[in-house]
Amino acid sequence: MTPGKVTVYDVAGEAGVSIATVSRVLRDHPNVADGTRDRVKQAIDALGWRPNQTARALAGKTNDAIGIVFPDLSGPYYAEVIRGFERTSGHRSAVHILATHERPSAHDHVRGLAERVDGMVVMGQTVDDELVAELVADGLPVVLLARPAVGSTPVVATDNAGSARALADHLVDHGHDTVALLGDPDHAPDVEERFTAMRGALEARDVDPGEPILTRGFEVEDGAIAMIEAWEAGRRPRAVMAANDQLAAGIYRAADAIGLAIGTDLAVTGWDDHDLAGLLHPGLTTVAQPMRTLGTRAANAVLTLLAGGQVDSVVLETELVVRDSCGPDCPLAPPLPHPSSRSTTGG
Amino acid sequence: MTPGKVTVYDVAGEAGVSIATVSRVLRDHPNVADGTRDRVKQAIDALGWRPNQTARALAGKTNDAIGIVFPDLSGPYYAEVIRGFERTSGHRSAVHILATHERPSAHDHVRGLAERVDGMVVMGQTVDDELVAELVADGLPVVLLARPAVGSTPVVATDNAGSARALADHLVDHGHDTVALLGDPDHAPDVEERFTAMRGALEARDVDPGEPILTRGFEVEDGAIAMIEAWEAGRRPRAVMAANDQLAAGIYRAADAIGLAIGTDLAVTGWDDHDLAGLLHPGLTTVAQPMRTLGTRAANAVLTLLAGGQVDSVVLETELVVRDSCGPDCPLAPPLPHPSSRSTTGG
DNA sequence: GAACGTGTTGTAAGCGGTGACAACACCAGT
DNA sequence: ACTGGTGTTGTCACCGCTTACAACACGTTC
Repeated sequence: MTPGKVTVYDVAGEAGVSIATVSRVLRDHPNVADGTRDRVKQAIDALGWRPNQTARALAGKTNDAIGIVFPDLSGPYYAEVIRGFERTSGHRSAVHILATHERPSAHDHVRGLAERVDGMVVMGQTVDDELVAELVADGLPVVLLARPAVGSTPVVATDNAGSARALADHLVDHGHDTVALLGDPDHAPDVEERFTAMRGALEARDVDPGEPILTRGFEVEDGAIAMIEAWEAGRRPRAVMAANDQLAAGIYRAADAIGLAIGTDLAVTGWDDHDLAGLLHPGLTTVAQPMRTLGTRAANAVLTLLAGGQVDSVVLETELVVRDSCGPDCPLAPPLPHPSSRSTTGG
Repeated sequence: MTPGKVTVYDVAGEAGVSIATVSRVLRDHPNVADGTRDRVKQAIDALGWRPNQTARALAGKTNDAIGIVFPDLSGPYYAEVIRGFERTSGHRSAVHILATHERPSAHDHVRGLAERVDGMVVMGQTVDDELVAELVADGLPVVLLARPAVGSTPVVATDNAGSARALADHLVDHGHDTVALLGDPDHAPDVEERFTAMRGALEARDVDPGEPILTRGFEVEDGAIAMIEAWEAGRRPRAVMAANDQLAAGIYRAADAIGLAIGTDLAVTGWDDHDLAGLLHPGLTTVAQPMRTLGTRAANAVLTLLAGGQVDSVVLETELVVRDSCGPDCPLAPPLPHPSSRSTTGG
């Protein structure tokens, strides 16, 4: 009745064979007589035996598990990635999710995780390059997600630069010439990439974004606070490019507090196409990333690596989603292939 | 250099002691001479040894890890719970997060997880009572989160009924007499609880909510689709109580498509106080749950259980957050003699 | 000086599996 | 009858650590 206590020995005894044979049946080894196989299977069922994963991991070399390390789990981003990931890998192995939350102990937690999995996906700014390199050196298959390459470790990422430029152009096309960036590029490599591209595109159009308005995190609150503080400190951009939709939503909140109208007094852009982004008022112009695909690709990459295959890095396309937060008159909205309004039934 | 290959034997050799002594030093066993302890510690550092978790788990009985099982990870809910959970437990053990996503293999995944952890938190509709009972019978410390009790397993939950009633009363106080519930009570026990309480409160005020409008999930899209289909099928409530904020946002979308104005033509309530709920137009009246505390409590409960202690179930208070989605004129918003209406705008 | 704690350390038996290797039965070829 | 595969099964040495238990070196005590 207590499955936790049954061992190979019990099963072997029940079936009248040796433990090696039980192990063979378990692992579908070919050289087992049909009759024996049946008897063993019957014994397994009768006793309700499930092999102890820990013992298997110690003896063999497989944990039957894959790890995935995120900086955080909030926002619309991660859940979708995980979904894609699990859909692909979940049937073959367990998936261990770890969120580092910038804890100082992150390093240890990741190392600990590394011991319990056969392969690992490391996303964004979770651990330093050194640790990644160490894990790879130890022979662990590692795939990087939305993070700059480390050595020859494969990377699955989305195109930040392209859409960042498109977003910046969109803003300039609307006539904006005082633009600021809002976010914390130092704690998210993809945000850094976006900011760099935005700055480049803006400067190419003779707009100087100046120093980014720094936030303490990537939540709505963080955006609101940073925005209000900047405003009170005399920083008065007419357009703000936020690092993600939540920060952008924070700007909405700040605008409300300050007494500005989004879309007319203040243009705002986000990033992620949060599920409520289209329901803000006015709708938030942002960039949609194929998050589930990101997860799927990452999972496939690890599985391939596990199977001994070679994996190339990929950059997935992102898509500009134009709504009304940069002004309702959107003169040149369609410079790019995009569905300009996702605000109805979608699809 | 490759830390993965160093074992107790290496350390023992380096320090000139036996592996037992190394193990003793590692586990802070008292009976080790100071000099020996120092030498061993030095050897550990020199070799960069980190004990193999798998071997420890197999030999001893501890995995140094706690598991937490969620139905899903999307929405504002789970990330916060995890944050609270990790803040409390994270320093002592690793945390393995598992999302079941209603996969048929969920059962196996949870069993698998159970083998790799010392204790487990099971949230909502992830696995059936039978499995929970089995795990408990196997001696695994289990804490239930936002889920009905199973045997004497401790439960950490939030008050669904109280705020559900307050929400229903709020709606009736606004003069609404055709109210519908939107969601899928069959796949989330807390939603079922809310719906039951809402129905009770509505009927007590002579309002019949009828059958809930069923959704396929709890995302924005699911709410929009279900709402539009219901409307087209002739179901025309003037007020809808959604199971969570995302479904409520879906109603906003549906209203937009149908041509209804939220707050005047159609009243809407949500649940969760999603971070963007206040930025919808009009602001969404909803219920805030202390999600991080939920995680903290759950973690404390497991840790107590692990330490051999006794844990009582708790029900945390929730808070009505009144905004404008039930009508801007909100006649009796905060001041109402009803039990749970310690309501304000976002606490 | 023999007997006895006390503190410190080593030996070795597991934990529950895996897998190399040996052993064995059985049948074909010679 | 003898040799040589082929297929099937058992034996046993690990995997890296924990933890009785035994062993030993010391003062103490009588």
